[in-house]
Amino acid sequence: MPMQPSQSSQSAQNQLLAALSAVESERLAAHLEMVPMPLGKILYEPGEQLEHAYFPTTSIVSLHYVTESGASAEVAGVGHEGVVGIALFMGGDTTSSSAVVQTAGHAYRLKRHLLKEEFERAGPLAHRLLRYTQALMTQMAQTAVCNRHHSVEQQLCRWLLVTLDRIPAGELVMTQDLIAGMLGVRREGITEAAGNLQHKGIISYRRGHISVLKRAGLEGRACECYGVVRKELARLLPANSGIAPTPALVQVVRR
Amino acid sequence: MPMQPSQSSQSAQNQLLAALSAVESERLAAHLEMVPMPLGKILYEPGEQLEHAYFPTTSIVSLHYVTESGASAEVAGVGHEGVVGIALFMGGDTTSSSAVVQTAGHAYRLKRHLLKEEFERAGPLAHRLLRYTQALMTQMAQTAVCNRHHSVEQQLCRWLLVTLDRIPAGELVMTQDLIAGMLGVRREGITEAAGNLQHKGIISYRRGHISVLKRAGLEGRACECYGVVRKELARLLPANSGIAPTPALVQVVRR
DNA sequence: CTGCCTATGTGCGCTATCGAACAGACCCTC
DNA sequence: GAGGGTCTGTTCGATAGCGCACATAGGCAG
Repeated sequence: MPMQPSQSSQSAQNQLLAALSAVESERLAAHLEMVPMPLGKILYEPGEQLEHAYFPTTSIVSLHYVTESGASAEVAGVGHEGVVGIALFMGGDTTSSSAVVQTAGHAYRLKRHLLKEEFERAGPLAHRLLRYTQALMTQMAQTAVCNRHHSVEQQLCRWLLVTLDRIPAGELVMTQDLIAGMLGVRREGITEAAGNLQHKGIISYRRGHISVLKRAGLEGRACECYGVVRKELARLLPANSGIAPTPALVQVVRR
Repeated sequence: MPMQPSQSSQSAQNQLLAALSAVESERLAAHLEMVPMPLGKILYEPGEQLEHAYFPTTSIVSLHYVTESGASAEVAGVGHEGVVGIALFMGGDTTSSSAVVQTAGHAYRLKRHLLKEEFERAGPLAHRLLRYTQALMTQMAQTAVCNRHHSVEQQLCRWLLVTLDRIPAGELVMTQDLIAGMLGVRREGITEAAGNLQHKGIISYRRGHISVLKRAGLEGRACECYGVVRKELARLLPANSGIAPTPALVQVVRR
């Protein structure tokens, strides 16, 4: 199913694709296939050859690593601002982490050799891909710092904020257990922190559905890592290079 | 002081530069300047425009982040296997972390526009730079996981091993306080862990000098992160693509 | 040789997080 | 509308690491 750039709603767009030049769009549009991304779907596992790159629109993908002892931790997340499958153009073809759908939705996917070919043309998309990769590195670096120094509550707030930035709706479909898995902490830790936030009227939830009531409350409790990553992404990939940004995004950037 | 490729000793070489093709070497050699890298020298701070890329030979550079509250954590390290200044060719020109010399030594440095130009040629060096960048991402990802799940002792062992891999000598010039700063833990934590290792005859030290007596002992106590990062580097940048690897390196890779 | 600065060793109490176990509550399915 | 699986809330002791304070000792400068 080819992409139809002009008719897709803003919120269903991927920002890297939305900024394609006319000539790139012409080359790629017919090869971009919109696919559903069901919760929990594994896009690739460590060492496995990637067959496609995925450009999420309404879905969120978690890049994470599972230790020998079974513990896991997210090292970065990818939403409509980016792409899953950087290793394809970086030259490694695979990574030591895995990629799992964290929030169900859709994504455009592109066969690996087509992404490689496009990258080798060294056009505007290639440059955006590199800048995005740098933003992803910032995310990883900040995750490392956050894991070292910040409390579970701070990390939860940060995680909710980045997820909100990637989801149009104000409600997340997400169990505490899954969040705990992402952050690499105990489920009870999330229960406690989330209970706290709910008590203060910042969020509310029912079984697997979290609603953010006061975004500012989260921002006040999150660690600096959230802002660092967000600003770096805005600097590296200004939302206005290609299409008008979504209202939600403008709000995020200006805050 | 231009580089003199044929006369530099193997151990003083940077592996990215050592693999230059004849034509690349001809273009760059005259512009590669060997500079001393004194302990503690700051190569750049967050947001600061990088003026040079640094290719360490005998020095080690730590990429780290300092939080608002003053806590710090290393997100990755760079030795003779890599280059400091990735942001120059990724397109961001700067990063939110800083770079500090962790082990004194030397490095080749290259003006920023020369690195950019070379990268845009999309030759063999550009491809190696991208593959190295992916290895660096693996390092960051693994640091994030390590910070979340592994003990101070495991991290210390890992840190000693990666440092050894970058230093020809078996002795490190390094205080416990500095190590603590890198790992983002208390100095006392390092004192205790190091005391333990010394007690078991694995390392020994005197005021600022650490000698590794039994490398295998460290390997047994380090977490899996060490091996993951080392293997990924070996996969992405095989030591033999360009020149014969240094004897020390072969040993490291084969272990 | 002497003195001082800095690196290392050690001992607290404190807190966040872990690990395990279990009780209650939601909600989907039949 | 009843049942059962899953999600959430709560407790408990155990522990790793923190923050602070201070003692000791190595080694360089004078």
